[in-house]
Amino acid sequence: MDAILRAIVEPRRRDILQLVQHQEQTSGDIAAHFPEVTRPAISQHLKVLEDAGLLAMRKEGTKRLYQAVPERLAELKTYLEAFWDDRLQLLAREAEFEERRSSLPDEQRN
Amino acid sequence: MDAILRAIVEPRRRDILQLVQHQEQTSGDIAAHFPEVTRPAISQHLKVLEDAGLLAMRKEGTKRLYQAVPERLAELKTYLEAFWDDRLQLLAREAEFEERRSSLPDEQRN
DNA sequence: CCGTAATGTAAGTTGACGCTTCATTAAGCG
DNA sequence: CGCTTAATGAAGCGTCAACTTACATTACGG
Repeated sequence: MDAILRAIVEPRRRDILQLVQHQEQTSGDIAAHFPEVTRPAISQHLKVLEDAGLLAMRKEGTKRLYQAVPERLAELKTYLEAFWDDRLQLLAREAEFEERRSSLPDEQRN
Repeated sequence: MDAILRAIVEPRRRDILQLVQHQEQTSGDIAAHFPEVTRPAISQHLKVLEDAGLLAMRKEGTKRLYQAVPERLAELKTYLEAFWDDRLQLLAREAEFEERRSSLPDEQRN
């Protein structure tokens, strides 16, 4: 889980993930979208993403095609929701309380 | 947004966030939960979290009380959902593709 | 085979950051 | 005041990770 979080924190890697969301792309295609860094840099990012399970790779001749693995993102989503759920529920409940409080003739607490 | 992501990637800061989710706590109380590091270290984490808007602070005498700001987490949640939404939808669609693909007579390559 | 195209790996540099120790601010209290 | 308690600020250290350049690997095509 920590691997996923660390992977997506790097902005460049989020960009890469976006790129291969809808279609697989070769390493070179991906690198072409980032002229500000060299190809090895992209290669290293791809490795991090693949190790985190966020990217799947398949070879085709000398090319390597990458594509996102949505199941892994779903995992992250589940984790994060567990993380903030009770706090956000509290936020929603407070609004309710506020409402109920003003309409109730009596209020009980605890 | 980047500030939020960077803030929650550090495990210690996630722990701190959990601690002050349901009740505000003093800097000292928080630090007491992490005997493996010194108080200044916790202080620095608190600053990062506060700068990211994830923590609210109020002074009471010489004490400083921190508490989580759920609205900020909600923001992160929204961002991440936009990030993976279409990809997760694709996940559902892929099942369809898989089906259709296996019934295709041929595949073309280059 | 040999060359070339596509990509990954290795080694080294640099900047960011989490941590520590030491110093400083700020509030309460005798 | 001057002491104590609560906490941050500042300087310095070690490690990690993103990047670069240079080299290695792999597969195709004449």
